[in-house]
Amino acid sequence: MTSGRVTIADVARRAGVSTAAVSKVVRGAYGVSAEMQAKVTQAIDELGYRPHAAARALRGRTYTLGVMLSDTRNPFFPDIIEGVTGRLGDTEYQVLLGPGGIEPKTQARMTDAMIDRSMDGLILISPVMTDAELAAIATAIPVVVVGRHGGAAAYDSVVDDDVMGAGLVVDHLVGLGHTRIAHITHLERARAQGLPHTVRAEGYRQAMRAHGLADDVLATSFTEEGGFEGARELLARDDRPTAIFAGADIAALGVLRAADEAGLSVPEDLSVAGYDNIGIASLKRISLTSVDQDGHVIGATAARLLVERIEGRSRSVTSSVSPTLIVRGTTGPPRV
Amino acid sequence: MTSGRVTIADVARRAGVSTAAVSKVVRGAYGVSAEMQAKVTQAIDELGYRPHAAARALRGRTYTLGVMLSDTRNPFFPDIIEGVTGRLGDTEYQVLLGPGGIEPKTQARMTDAMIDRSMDGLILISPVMTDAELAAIATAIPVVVVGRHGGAAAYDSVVDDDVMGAGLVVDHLVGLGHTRIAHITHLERARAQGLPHTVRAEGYRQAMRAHGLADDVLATSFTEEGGFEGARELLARDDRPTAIFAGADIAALGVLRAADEAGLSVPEDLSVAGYDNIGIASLKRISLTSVDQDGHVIGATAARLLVERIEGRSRSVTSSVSPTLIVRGTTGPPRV
DNA sequence: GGTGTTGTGTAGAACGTTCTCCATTGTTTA
DNA sequence: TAAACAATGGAGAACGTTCTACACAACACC
Repeated sequence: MTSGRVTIADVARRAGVSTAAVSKVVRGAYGVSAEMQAKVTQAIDELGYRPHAAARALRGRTYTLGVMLSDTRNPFFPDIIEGVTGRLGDTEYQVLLGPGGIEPKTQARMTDAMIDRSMDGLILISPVMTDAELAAIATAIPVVVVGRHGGAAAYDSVVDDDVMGAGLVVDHLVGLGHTRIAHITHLERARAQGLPHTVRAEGYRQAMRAHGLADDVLATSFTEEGGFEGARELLARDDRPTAIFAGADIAALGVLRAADEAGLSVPEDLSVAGYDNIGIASLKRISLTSVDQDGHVIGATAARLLVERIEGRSRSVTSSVSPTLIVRGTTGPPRV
Repeated sequence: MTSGRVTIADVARRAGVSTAAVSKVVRGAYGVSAEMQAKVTQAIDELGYRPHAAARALRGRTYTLGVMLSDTRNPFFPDIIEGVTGRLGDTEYQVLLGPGGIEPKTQARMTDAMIDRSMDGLILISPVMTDAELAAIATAIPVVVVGRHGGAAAYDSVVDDDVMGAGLVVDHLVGLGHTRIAHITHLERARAQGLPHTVRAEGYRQAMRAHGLADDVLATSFTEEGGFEGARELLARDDRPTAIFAGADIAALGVLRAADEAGLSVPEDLSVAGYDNIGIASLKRISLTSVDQDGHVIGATAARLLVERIEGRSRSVTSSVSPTLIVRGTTGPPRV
């Protein structure tokens, strides 16, 4: 009525009760009669009262969960975020995203900022930090880490089973009759452990070994250009591979271009598979065979674990989400 | 030293001064001697003190700016966000993103949540709300709206000049010798005003008229399928167009597929242009001519306007960012 | 020596909640 | 009938800042 925001005191005055009583009603706490409940609820509606989050934060909960994004361009962030918000949609938690950038320093700044704003918990997506830094954050606030293999005791982890995903691709290609299957991976630069591309490469090696085949890993980068260069090198060899498994779809697109330029038809002369199942992989003009990590499930799982931890669980949990292979037009039997 | 977080009182005790003095130093306020400055700074460093944002919020500023995202999948969000964070990188403002979803209701819930968390200002990206709702939000908090044409007095606006962008495409195609140029737009459903696709279609009509050509607008949807269906219909006509300008790249990809299936080669039989310059448009296999709206500039401008408004400007500003045409392989002279 | 003026520091009241007692009822139980 | 107990509402102290007053010194001026 007067000037700015309507506070709990305004509601209390309107309903003719104490602020403490209003607080109880708002929080659904014990010790409120039905009559009181009704009076207060009505006053709240009439005044359009909304609790001030900062004031709450000063006492305890803030009902805000932070999600730190390392690389906003990462194509399956939207899925993960949908999974998180979907899971939390009917609770009173709100999700805010923090663009952390790809630098360890900016990511640290962002997590600090989120802690300063007294969020109740944090989901870190593919954070680029040392294990020690992660552990330090996790002592200050409940944390769930997504996309880093080899979790620690201080926080929960949700990972895509990249070993399995790579295995699915190799099994598929071997099943089609391929024996010379090459893998393009990302050149390791950061010191961080357990990054997905490393694990995918390892999964590829394991699967090839299991089939009694020789592995062939080339490290360029997960870009269209990286895929292109890698494929050009592989295709120039005498015993060129009949199938190339790129560790990321974006690189697989480069492989497809290299095949085009080399005059090889896909999948007759060369089978190509990627990883991540990005949106355009399903476009009919591309139709790329790829591994889909269910972002919704990953996000929803992370949200569930985080809430559990906020509400008291202290034992650390690691959840592994199984990927699925989406077979499309870029893989087929090798020409004999 | 004791248990939890280190507060301003801890610092004051350590430095042997009052909390008010520490507060002054932290805020860089007037009335601090060099000696005091040094003492306090040292104490802060020793204790690793960080101001508690919620406590600050209770008094005034929170140094947090919110960006409400309508559709996380929108391909140029990353650019806009980079623009915003880049501009704000050396200030003490922090940016948090709120996934608002595509429903008016969820977007309203998110903006409310951001206001509850007493953010200093809001950037709304392509919000789907009525003008009245927008105006209501803008009275509660400084607001900059991105991507809605026809701004209001209560808030600032940043828009891509979609009329100009559509004009660039038409001029380019006419310059190549095309006269039968069709446009695929998005079927209007929401009641919101001034959405980009409407303005692009209008810009297309204006430009065609300026060249003395008849316009030809088909409304499907901004999806790959929408572009495909639209193109199929257009290409089935007797006097089929020699060029199709899709209002969004994703639809242009569908147009390309339709051309493929119709056995038409691009750009000889059909020129295709899109809008947004999404990442894959530049892939050599696609090489789509498209209109680039500089997301960095849009984001940076929005951030600048918001800070200005927070710091006192009350006059409303609308900033129009000029797009550029990126000519690639899908447009060329028509076959005569 | 009074009266300003300036520069520096502090006391203490907000800000809007939550939450731990405590007071007041009304109801059982001995 | 007294004593114990349960159910409900309220007082008031936090929570960690900011910021308006004000105090106190040192110094300049008349």
